[in-house]
Amino acid sequence: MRYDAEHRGKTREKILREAASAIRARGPDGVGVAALMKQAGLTHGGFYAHFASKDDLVAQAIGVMFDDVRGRFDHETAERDPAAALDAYVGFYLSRRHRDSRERGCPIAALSTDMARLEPVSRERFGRGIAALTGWLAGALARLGVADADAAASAMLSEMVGALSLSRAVADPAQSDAILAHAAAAIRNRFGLGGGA
Amino acid sequence: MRYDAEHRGKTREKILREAASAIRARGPDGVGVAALMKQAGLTHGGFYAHFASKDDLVAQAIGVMFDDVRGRFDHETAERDPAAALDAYVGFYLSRRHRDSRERGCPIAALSTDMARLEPVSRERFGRGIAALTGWLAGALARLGVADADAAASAMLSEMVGALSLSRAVADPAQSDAILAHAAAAIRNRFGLGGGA
DNA sequence: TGCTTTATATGATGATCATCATATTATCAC
DNA sequence: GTGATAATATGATGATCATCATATAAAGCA
Repeated sequence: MRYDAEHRGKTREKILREAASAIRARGPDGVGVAALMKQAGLTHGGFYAHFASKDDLVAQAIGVMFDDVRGRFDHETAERDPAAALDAYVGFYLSRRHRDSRERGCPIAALSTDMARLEPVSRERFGRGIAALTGWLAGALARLGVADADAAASAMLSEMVGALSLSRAVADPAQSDAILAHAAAAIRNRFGLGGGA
Repeated sequence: MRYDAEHRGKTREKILREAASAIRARGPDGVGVAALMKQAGLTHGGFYAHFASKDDLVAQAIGVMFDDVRGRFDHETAERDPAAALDAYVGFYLSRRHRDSRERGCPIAALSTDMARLEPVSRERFGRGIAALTGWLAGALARLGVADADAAASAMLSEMVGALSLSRAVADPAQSDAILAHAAAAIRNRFGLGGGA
């Protein structure tokens, strides 16, 4: 059936967006092609008209996820001075809301341990995404006057990613909340954010 | 065939140890019962004489992994003063050697994002393991004179786990090394370890 | 109106998965 | 040495998986 010229592209977008959500929620292994296509309102056979393989889909979906990361960073930091921007981003990142919405949240915290088992093409995309976010954080830290902002940003990102991952891993809600709160307090205290000491 | 009384227990141990390695290396979804039993020198059918289900195996294997964590912590910190003990543990945790041996390394960094999708029984075990390691780190920090040692230990563990996970996720070796080095330097600098400033 | 094109659907393939019923056989007790 | 016992093996079940060959049908074009 010959649809208008954009139809194919729109379908592709829809599959990719569903994949970006499903992969973050259930992991690359937890997402089947058939279930994904059904979620997108299609049947499973048409998948290979859009993607060369499931690995290809995963790699491209990771790209989509990091587009969201950029959008979120800009949204939290736009029109704020460096201290307020960092404070807002840390607050967002280490919030219960972020913890409880894996399918829309940061792919770094959602997929870090899965990445080690994925194809190089996906891992390279992931590495570029990490480098980009580190760079934006480093820019804010540099404007704050932090020495060696690149190194500080890398360590800060590790801390935020680790805390969010651990908060999602444990079963006890109180323990989970505490992990987030301790990391947020440590970061704010270190850089004098949010009126902290 | 009726073996001596310990045979069943030994076989069980062997399956569990293989599982603890394979799950850390390939993830819970990446380990099949048949392949695991073959690795242990057995056939797949006998599995259910030892474990109620694969979920049961995973939960018990997580327990085995955390026994290793305790052993490693003791090994690194025994007979050292608090600063040297912490420095040694941070050095071990954020080493390339640790990064490159997922199957024997810390389960927290190997499985954190997988845990969010596992059964509650496994997540509870994981949470207890995290709490235990946090407690040991807090003890060392308290002896160092760090205020609010529990909170500091929790944030420090998040940072180490995040850095190790990210170092394994990226494809570029230089980027991977830098992630480890930045986190190690940040922690050592913060607590005055290893002759750092 | 009818032909061509092509996006999607149908259905099949072979692999792998967890699980379990049943068969085998090695060792211990006698 | 013989028989009972229990640990492991064999083989099957049904589900799900990625992948692909082929069929269908809708929309633009003539």
